[in-house]
Amino acid sequence: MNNINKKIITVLLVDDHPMVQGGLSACLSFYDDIKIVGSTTDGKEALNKALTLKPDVILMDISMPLMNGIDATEIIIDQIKETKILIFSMHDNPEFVKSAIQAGASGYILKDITAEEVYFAIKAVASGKTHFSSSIAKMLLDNPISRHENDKLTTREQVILSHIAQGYSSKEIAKILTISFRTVEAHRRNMKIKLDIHSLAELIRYAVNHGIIEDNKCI
Amino acid sequence: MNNINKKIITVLLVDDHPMVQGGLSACLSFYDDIKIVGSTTDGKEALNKALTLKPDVILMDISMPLMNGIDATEIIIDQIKETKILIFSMHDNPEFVKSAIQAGASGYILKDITAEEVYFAIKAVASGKTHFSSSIAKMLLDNPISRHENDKLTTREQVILSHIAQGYSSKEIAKILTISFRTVEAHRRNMKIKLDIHSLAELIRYAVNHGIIEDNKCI
DNA sequence: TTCTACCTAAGTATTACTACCTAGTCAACT
DNA sequence: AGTTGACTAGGTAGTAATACTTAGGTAGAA
Repeated sequence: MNNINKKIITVLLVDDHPMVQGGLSACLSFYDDIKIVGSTTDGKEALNKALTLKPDVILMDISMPLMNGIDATEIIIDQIKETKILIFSMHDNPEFVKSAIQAGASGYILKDITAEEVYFAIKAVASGKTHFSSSIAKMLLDNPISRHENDKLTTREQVILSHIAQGYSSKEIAKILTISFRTVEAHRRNMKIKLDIHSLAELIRYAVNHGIIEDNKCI
Repeated sequence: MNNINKKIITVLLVDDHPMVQGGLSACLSFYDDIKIVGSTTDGKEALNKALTLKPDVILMDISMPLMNGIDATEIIIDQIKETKILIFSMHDNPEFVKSAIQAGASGYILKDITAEEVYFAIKAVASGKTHFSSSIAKMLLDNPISRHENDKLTTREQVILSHIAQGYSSKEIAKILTISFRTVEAHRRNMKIKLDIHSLAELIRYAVNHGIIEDNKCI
């Protein structure tokens, strides 16, 4: 192969699973136009390393201990415009994908793909293009990012929702937060309207799926 | 090191993420008393491979496409008594851990550990001992497996619950299943009693956490 | 066969939630 | 200075859920 004219792409790995990092390093070592210049296991550290290393591409996991990949992406994109971020996640949850795109990621690939696909995805985003796993692309077609997608819940609403999801009634929440139960009900109503949700069940599931309450808390 | 007296432990990898498999293979290749005799990406295929390869240890993921690691563990343990199963998961959900133990797994380690820890865990379960990641062991202390843990929901109750979790009211469910809404309410009540749950919110979360409804369905 | 589990169903009363409505305060931004 | 968004709070009315109760039918196990 003719690699003489190829510019070497520098890559920073961000993944909290040592196994995944090991696998990626091993798989990408076969390509001589890609150089892994660093790796870290958390979004917070990723930001520091990104600032010093200025990699062409960051291969970023989403679920990480201190700072998640979405938040890290948002901050890094904001501070280093030359760096492209390729999300490397095992989750094909539409919410994650949309958040990643809104945070400024150039691509989103799933962890069940082959090394070749990772390679092509890195090449694509490094050259300024976007790249999504075929299943992700298909999913985005089925779940278009709506106009109100950004209307996330306010801090107060999240507090209310976390209490609701824990099983407290409006009255109990009112007592806990020392506000009127009318206010609690107003928040309930507003959340349902802005999320286009029409039942308590969907609201609870929203809370679980969006990390407003931990999956296995109390159950 | 003196490896002369060491019996070589045969290991079967079961994980639907090629990256994880690659990382494991790479990491475990440094230990000459462990030999990876095969790998597969699904529990169903794992059963077949286990029967032909009869490995000493199966390193098993939980979330897999066709058959999950818990079900696969139960079947394999039942058919091949010599094989020990070490669950290798990224989830520290108490429910998963308990299910794994009840299915007959000899250990449960998290994916965020180092190669050395994986090695020691494999050695431990191969010699007939159990091995759990420290955080898992601690979690088990906090969430003891209760006497009624096996009192799972009946098929009918799961059907009712899945409808509840989708946001249908008792009346709507009654119409869908062509039973009296009184019956639906009776099921609701029975489920809450047997699960020791005191709010609809907890019931929904139980449904989400136990796979009675898919995490991101409709939301 | 008695026992148990499961699915079915209903009465009654209370509490919780939901859908409409209006409206004040406060902080931030144009 | 005016607008907007967030948080607060209340009225009224209807619907849903819950907590107690009892109880019939059916299938499988001890």
